[in-house]
Amino acid sequence: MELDERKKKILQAVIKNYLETGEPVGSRTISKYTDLNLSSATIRNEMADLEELGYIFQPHTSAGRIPTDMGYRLYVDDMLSTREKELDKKDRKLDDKAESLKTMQEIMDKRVDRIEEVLKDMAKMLANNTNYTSLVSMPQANKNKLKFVQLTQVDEGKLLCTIVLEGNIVKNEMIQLDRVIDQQTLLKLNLLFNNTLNGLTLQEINFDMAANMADQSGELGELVSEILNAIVAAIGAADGIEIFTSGATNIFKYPELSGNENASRLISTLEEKEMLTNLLTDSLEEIGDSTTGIQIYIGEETPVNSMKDCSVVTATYEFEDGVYGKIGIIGPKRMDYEKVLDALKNVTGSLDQKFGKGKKK
Amino acid sequence: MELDERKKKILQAVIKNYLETGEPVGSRTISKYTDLNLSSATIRNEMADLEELGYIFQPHTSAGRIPTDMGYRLYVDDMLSTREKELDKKDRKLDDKAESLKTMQEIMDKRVDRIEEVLKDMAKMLANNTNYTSLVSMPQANKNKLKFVQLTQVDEGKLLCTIVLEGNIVKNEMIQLDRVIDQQTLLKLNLLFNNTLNGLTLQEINFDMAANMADQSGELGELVSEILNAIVAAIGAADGIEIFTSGATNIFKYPELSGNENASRLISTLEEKEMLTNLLTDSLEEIGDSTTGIQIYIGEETPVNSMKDCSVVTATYEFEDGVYGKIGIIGPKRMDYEKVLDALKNVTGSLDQKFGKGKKK
DNA sequence: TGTTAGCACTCTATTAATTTGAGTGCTAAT
DNA sequence: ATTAGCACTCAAATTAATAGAGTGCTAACA
Repeated sequence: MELDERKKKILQAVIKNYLETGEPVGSRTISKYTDLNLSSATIRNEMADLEELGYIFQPHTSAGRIPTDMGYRLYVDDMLSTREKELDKKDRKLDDKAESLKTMQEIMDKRVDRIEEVLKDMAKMLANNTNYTSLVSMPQANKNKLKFVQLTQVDEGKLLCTIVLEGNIVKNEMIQLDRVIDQQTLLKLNLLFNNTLNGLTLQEINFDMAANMADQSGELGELVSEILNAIVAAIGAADGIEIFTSGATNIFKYPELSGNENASRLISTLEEKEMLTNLLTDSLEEIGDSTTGIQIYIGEETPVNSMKDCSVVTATYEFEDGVYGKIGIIGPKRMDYEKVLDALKNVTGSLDQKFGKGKKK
Repeated sequence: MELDERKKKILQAVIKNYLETGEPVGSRTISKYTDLNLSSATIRNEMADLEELGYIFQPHTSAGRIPTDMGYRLYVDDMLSTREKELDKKDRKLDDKAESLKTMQEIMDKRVDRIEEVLKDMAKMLANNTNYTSLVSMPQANKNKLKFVQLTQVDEGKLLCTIVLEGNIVKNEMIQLDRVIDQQTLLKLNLLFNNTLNGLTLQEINFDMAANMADQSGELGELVSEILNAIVAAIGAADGIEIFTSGATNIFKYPELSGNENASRLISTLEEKEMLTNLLTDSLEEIGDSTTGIQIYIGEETPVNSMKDCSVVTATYEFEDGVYGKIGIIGPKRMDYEKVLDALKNVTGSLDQKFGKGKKK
């Protein structure tokens, strides 16, 4: 704790330097690098203190110092708070963002309705701009209200069920029946489902409702519950795990990640998107920076094992009222946090503006 | 050419041994390994010949021999032809396949309608079973007949267009209009599109038709052509590039691939699925083993640059009459071709049986 | 004439020994 | 409290030494 101003400054200098070079930084470097005008010997003493306090460490005797997770944490928190101040003071100047914003806008305009495509492109762009790995989750649809259901018979005994959710997310599910439905019944079913389910979320379509509906529809009871199951499956099923990643191979650019066989484990994780769900849903619950929805995990803090050597920054975007998605960056612990934060704010900003809250302004 | 029996046997032995060990194989090894009862010295002479002929080479003087692409080619072709004979002689014994077939069947049964899921799981299973990288392409839908179109108004001015193709492939496209459509018109449009387009393939829905339809529908002309565009977009657009990969990180298991920075390039390629299209569509045209649709690319033979150090084996599966998809394996040149061929035949067999030609038997 | 034993030679891989240099910790002087 | 100075440490790079696998060639052999 009680870090005096000078120690803070030195720590800051060590970290900044390490972010840039990726090499352990020594006392002489700091002595020149800062405006403190202290000799390397003094810096050495201070660094010894900082090490004892747990903010930095040396990979081996007679090497420079490297920040610990704790050190990074201090640095990042500090950065976040000063950034906030700056933001209060004045709307951030847009000059430096202009270019990437433009690309983003283009991506958005090109294909308005295909959210999936937009998000994929988004991930790609993020990865390219930052040189880290990016990941984006589809907006969680299960908190989304059902807007419209349509049953159509496409083959004998094959029912196509098309579902539209608030936010115009479309789902399809094919239902195999053991009998043919006549037009009359189909019409009735369509009416029934639309009337009953309209405006409900997945959670609200629960077992009680299934029982209820089945009862009310007499002889069709069984059929109704079968279809209801299909609807629930379609909305819920694969949806939670829809995650796109991009730039996985960027990790090869950072020796501390690509060296050991962790690299392979990391990429495996990215392939097995299931693991990533933790990352993105867990953090939905946690508070983080509540105003921006930004979460930073440093090293051991991440819930995913194969990323213990990385830092992960996630942000929330609002797709439609109450429907959130997550977007994140994975990189080495010595990532350029400033840049990453900017990039993420940019993207979420644009997404919000295109789909979510921004529209209403 | 003119490889006498003995040379052939030696070459075979060299390759087999190399496939197993991954190490250059020397004359002494062969002398013991084979039943030729020749001294290492004799083998050496023969190997010198084989090297001159271009079938093997040594990475450096005083190392054993390694097969060249040409060597592999001979080996593989030979294998293919003898396999075929065996197959003619007797239906292959199923004992050794039993287990993997079961898993596959389970995958299939679990989710019959979600082709996408099935294929993804398939790719995953293939990668796990072989320890190589697998890739699967969605069946090409653009040769597929249109079965059913449905237009629905979900918001003011927002039209949801649901399309069902032969084989029950479902597509959705959202159309943004600058005016509201009344029920009457919608009904008319639905009728019109279904009547006109039913049974046509993407190719057949061409410009002429667009003009025709627009003309015939008078004041609705503009609207009709707009919708038609959406339909074409929905069927054609992203569809050609739908490719799933799995087990990308398996390449780290093979030093000859993971060593250099080619590994990273390879994984990049897998990420950028566009490149893969070449691999899978090109080979649709080529003949390959015409009976099984199996294609083997060895090293330099592959059309994808980042795979020049690999071998790629692709197979065709029939999804529905005339609708094909591709499935492939990427591994080191010294992959276990036997195993890979078996695995692929298994999978395509199952797919055919579930969806395609097998059903009719 | 084809095969083989034997030997000199080549080249990689491994291990050991040496050198270099960055950086520290500590002490004594300012 | 700060600093100059010096001895010490350790990783990384360089060089040297050694071992071993495998070849090519020659001369002998059946």
